[in-house]
Amino acid sequence: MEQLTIGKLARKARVNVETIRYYERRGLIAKPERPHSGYRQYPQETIKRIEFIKHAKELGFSLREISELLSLRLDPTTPCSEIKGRAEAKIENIEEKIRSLQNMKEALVEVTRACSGRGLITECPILEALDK
Amino acid sequence: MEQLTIGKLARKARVNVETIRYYERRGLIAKPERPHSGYRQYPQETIKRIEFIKHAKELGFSLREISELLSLRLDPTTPCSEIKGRAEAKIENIEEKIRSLQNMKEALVEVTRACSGRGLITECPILEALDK
DNA sequence: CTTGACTCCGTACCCAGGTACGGAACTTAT
DNA sequence: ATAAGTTCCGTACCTGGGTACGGAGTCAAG
Repeated sequence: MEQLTIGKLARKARVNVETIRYYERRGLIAKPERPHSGYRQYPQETIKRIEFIKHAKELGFSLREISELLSLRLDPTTPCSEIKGRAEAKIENIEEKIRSLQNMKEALVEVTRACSGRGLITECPILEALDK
Repeated sequence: MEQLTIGKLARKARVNVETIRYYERRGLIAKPERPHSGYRQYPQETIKRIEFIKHAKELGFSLREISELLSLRLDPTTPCSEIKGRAEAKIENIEEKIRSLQNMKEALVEVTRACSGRGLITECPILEALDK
């Protein structure tokens, strides 16, 4: 049980087979060996690679950013600060999104507070707020 | 200056001409009159309609949801509580997104704190965290 | 040795919310 | 009257992250 076919890899890494092929096209996963049959043969490490990608996605990195992280990791002269910088930029980025959502929420709360929930829409303060 | 061509409407409402045609296809804007030439002739109110859509978008409503709001507004028997419910559901929805982003951020902060920023990537704690 | 499961590939499709193209018809200004 | 500017329409394209399809080849079990 040294090498994995794409289906086994997919089950072990809990992703779709098509997703693996997609990641290969995007350059996130190295092209594996293909003996006689043409079937992809993956080493066990590929499971880790896919998990790396999944973890990074959970932290908010896009596939483009993840492939950059992977390239940086490949280059032994990359200083650790480079990675740290990316992570910090992503934190800023997430904070910005949070602020934006909080503004949305504030505005919605504001507008909702004005509405008793009784009465007809002809004088609904929410719709009126959207109109002006 | 009673009626507006699509271009004038676009300038007044600060959207793209194509966007207006798109909104018409999506049913967000009524199909306007088209005298002889076939050119769309919009009443002034359409500016307000587009602004309604823009405001609702700013509050996080999707175009689908906005068209629902517009339909509800059209029906005089719609109780105001229906609109209020939508707004409250959207607030919940936004709160959920915020929580998810906050979790991401926490995890990133955690992982970043472990990294001094000095040293080479071969032992970068951030990359190691993504690996495990 | 046959049957079923797996894999191959390219391409198309999905979501949202638009944007762009291109040739023809029309309007407006000079 | 002619040039420049608008508008028409259908369709294709874009971003991001995949998912689905379908016919053909391959592999494993009984």
